[in-house]
Amino acid sequence: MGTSERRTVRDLRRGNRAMLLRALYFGGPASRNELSGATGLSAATVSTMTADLLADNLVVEAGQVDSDGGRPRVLLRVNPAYGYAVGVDVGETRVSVELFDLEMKEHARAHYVVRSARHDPELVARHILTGVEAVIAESGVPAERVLGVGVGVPGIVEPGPGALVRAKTFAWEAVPLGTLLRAGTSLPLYVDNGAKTMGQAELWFGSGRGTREAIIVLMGSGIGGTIVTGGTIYRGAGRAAGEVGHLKIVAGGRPCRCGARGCLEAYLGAEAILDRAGIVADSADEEAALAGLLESGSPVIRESVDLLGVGLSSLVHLFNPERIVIGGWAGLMLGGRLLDEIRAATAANTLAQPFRPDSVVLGRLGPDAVALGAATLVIEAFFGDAALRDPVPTIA
Amino acid sequence: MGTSERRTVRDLRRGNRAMLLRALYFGGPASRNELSGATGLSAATVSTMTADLLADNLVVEAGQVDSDGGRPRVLLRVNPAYGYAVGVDVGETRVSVELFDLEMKEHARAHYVVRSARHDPELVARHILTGVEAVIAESGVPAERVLGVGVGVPGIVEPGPGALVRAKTFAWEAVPLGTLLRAGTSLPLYVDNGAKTMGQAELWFGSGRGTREAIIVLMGSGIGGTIVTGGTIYRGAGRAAGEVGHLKIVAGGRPCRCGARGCLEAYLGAEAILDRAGIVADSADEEAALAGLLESGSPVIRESVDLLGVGLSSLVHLFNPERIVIGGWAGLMLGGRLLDEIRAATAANTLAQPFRPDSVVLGRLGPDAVALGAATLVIEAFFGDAALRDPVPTIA
DNA sequence: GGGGTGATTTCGAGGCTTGAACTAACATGG
DNA sequence: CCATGTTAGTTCAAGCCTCGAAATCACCCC
Repeated sequence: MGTSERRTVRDLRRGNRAMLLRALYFGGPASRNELSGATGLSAATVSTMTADLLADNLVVEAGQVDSDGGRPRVLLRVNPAYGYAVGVDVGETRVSVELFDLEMKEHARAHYVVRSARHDPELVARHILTGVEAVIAESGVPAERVLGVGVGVPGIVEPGPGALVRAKTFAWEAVPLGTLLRAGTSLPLYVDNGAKTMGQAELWFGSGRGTREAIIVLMGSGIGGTIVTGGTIYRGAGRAAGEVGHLKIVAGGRPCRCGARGCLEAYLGAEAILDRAGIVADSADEEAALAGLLESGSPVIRESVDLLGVGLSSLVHLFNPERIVIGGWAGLMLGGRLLDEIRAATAANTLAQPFRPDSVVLGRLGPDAVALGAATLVIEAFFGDAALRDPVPTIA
Repeated sequence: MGTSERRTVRDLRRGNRAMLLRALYFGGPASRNELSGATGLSAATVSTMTADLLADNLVVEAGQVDSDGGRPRVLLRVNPAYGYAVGVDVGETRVSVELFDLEMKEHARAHYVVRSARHDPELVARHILTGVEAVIAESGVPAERVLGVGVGVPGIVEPGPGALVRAKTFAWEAVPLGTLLRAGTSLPLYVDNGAKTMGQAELWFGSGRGTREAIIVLMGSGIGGTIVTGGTIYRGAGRAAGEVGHLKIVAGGRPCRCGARGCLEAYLGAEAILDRAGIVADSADEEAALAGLLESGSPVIRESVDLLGVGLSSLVHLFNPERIVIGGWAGLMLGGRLLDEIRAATAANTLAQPFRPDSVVLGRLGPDAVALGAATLVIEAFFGDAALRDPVPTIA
């Protein structure tokens, strides 16, 4: 069974190098000394390793800080210009393409409107490919410094290089988005569910920061989620884990667009909430409609909070997370006013033991975080593998 | 932050040694050659490492096998007599203590009846301690060959050396079982939820064997569960993950003994099923009563299958497991006759994509597997740490 | 300018895995 | 019965890696 990692002494270095790089990336600027403490590596090893990283231009100095009495500490940080990542959000109404540096500063963006009736896969792929070229050109970043393209899509993405996408909302049955894109670019590609990319954005830079066991629930028109175990997204056996929207909360309840009944999404997606209140709104007006409903003090809202509590309670009992982040525009709208009520509703359904109400928090990133999160997929892979040697000739 | 594993070159060897040992343990007898293939280690490394393991008496030869033409392969296997593990099942009516060798052959057992009204923690601890001594004495195993004691208890076990146990069924609020036991033995102790120990037994030796992402649902009088991610039990932030019994399936539904409403356990624990059918049975008769109900073709059974399908569907969407194992006496009774119906009910609530009906299977181990599984906790730890150097002087 | 004090670097030691070359242990075929 | 072929397992030098200890650095303070 147990084929794990780290076989040879060289893999050891690769792993330690990646660990150091991550410590530096997430732990802000830090001195060699602090890195030694943070990683558990000896000062000697940190020293030689950072020398390598500096020589590779992957890390740069970032000033220094007095250390009462002794030699000042030299701060190091990941070189944000070492590489760039493109993040793509394939949304219901448009395809957004954005280019970020390693520190997630945005350098360029492009949008392409998609008539929501017609999500022709080839058209979407063309938009993405055009967008990638456009943002690279606009930003003026050298093409060989682009580390890859991350794409967030609705629905489930199957494992494998074809990246088969199944998205009910687009009527995509098995669209080989990976293959379509591969035909037009040689950049590394990372396709994943948009709720997961957004979840990773919250995990890295938002309200999930610093946790290793967390759940991010994204409530928009529908409901998606991200489950974080051991600090990384849990994807299950076929990359389809984390479908929080289809957690059942009422056996035999309201029909869901997935075909089943009683799903969380069938009650608490913005569309479902409005429907339950007897409000008809097309997708452009959903936001205003939901805001109005909130304002009106409708009993549907009270009920929604209770139902959300039921769903979150299930998640708490199954995952015993350190934190639950509620995001997505509808989630933020609901939680913005009713966070305490949501916490209480969750607690009411949960054994006191594993649950602390204040572990439920609101997301901090806006809806644009899908593209941001998609770009983090690129960086995650970069830290994992490419950390050993730089994949492209270093520009001094 | 990225403090992972394997820092020094010695940890590398420790890890590889553990990997090899696990490959040998789970991959049956194997030649050095096969081990090289299975672990990815070079033949040279396997050779020196197995020499060590043989010298430590942790591994023994197990015959040889012709290899058409060449030198015959010498089979190796873990020495079952290298060490022994004690597994304890703290059940509702009795405390069972069993002693196993590394291959999980039982060498001795002892039982202590507990009047179910009175689960005095000190009494339980005394039974356990007496039992440990008794099985060691009875088996004639040298005391220094006993690697530790695993204990499976109902309820939630908090992290930490105190091993605080909260078990509603025993009215244990915060019983420091670890501390109580520590006072009476110096053996390594591993206390965990009984459903989890049983789950690990199914994972290692039962229907979960070979999977890395699995869910084991245990239906007895109540309902427990084990969630397996990456080949090991997922415990969450506070060791309380996997409480499948308190997954909600009916918002605002039947009250559960946990205080909440609509829990899976409030519908599908044997007690709940009988209650829903209007049958009153004390715990000794539950088994017969449920069998009778099954026989009678009661609509409650049909409904139970549907509800189980709803619950399993939630699990599929959240975890996307490779396999779902249904165990526990009630689960086996129900599933024994109605497995196909359970599969169909699950499929009815689940997107076709991530779910294959035949991934739902029945457990293969009886109810005694709690103690067996508790013993595997000891062995798991042994493979992880103690694998580097033998903790006790080797007996040649 | 000298001493004090942490931060970093240098360097030899001890370990690890590996490929390549070797040895062992059988089957076969003449 | 011996030469040959074939596969399994072992030995060994090479190349890396991390670490502790001993410098070396780069400041502050007096």
